[in-house]
Amino acid sequence: MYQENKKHLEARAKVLKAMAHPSRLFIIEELEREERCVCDLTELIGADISTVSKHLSVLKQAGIVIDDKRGNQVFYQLRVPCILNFFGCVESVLEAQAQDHTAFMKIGTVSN
Amino acid sequence: MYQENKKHLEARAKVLKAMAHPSRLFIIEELEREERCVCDLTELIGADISTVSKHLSVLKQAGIVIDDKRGNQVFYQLRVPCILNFFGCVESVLEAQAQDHTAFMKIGTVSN
DNA sequence: AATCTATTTGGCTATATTGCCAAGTACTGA
DNA sequence: TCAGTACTTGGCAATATAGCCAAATAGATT
Repeated sequence: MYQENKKHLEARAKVLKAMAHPSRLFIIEELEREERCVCDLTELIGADISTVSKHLSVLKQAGIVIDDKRGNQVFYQLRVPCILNFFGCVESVLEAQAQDHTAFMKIGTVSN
Repeated sequence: MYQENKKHLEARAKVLKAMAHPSRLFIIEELEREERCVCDLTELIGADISTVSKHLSVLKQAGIVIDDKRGNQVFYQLRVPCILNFFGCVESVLEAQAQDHTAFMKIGTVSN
């Protein structure tokens, strides 16, 4: 049941893991808009350029972005167009959490 | 640009990170079908029950599942219905990778 | 109460991730 | 060729994750 799908589950997990970092999510959102060079992303994120470069490398390894060297600069773009739609469900989870949190606070208010 | 969204990006990343493990993806798929107790999932996955319990705890912390204790057992179910649709895009990434791999092998064949 | 089953938690080790700095590579332009 | 810019890679320390075993908790059964 699990062992049979394991390879596929691992492949999926690898993609999700690559996305599971705030800076990398930011990069994905930014690239959804338009391609960007490393220096642009570095400026936007405000970390060391080596850090951003490594994040991009993670995304590239996972097949989420592709790079294109043009002169001095390396431009990254999304490899699949759907990534952003993808977040609808993540948002649902967050909204459900927010509702619970609100409910929790109300209970807290009532019980005091 | 990044700092303003940081909290939200972190929240999203947390959800993705919770999903980014083969056993946890398996659990999510299984719960999409029907609710399951820890012992069922443990049997299906074939790891120590403490390991599975901790995976479930990660999913619960992330707001992806909820638990319901009935008698001796704890039943877990998905908290939001959309999780599985969610994987369409992950699949696209994997397919794109597969295509590249095929292309690479063809190039290899031609060049030899 | 004693025991059994189901689950969680603590503790441990091995391994992976993150982010910085420093050093290396690659292209550009004087 | 030399210097400057853009980027990547190596190396390191801090931190997080994974999975097992052992121990603790909680409900069920006798």
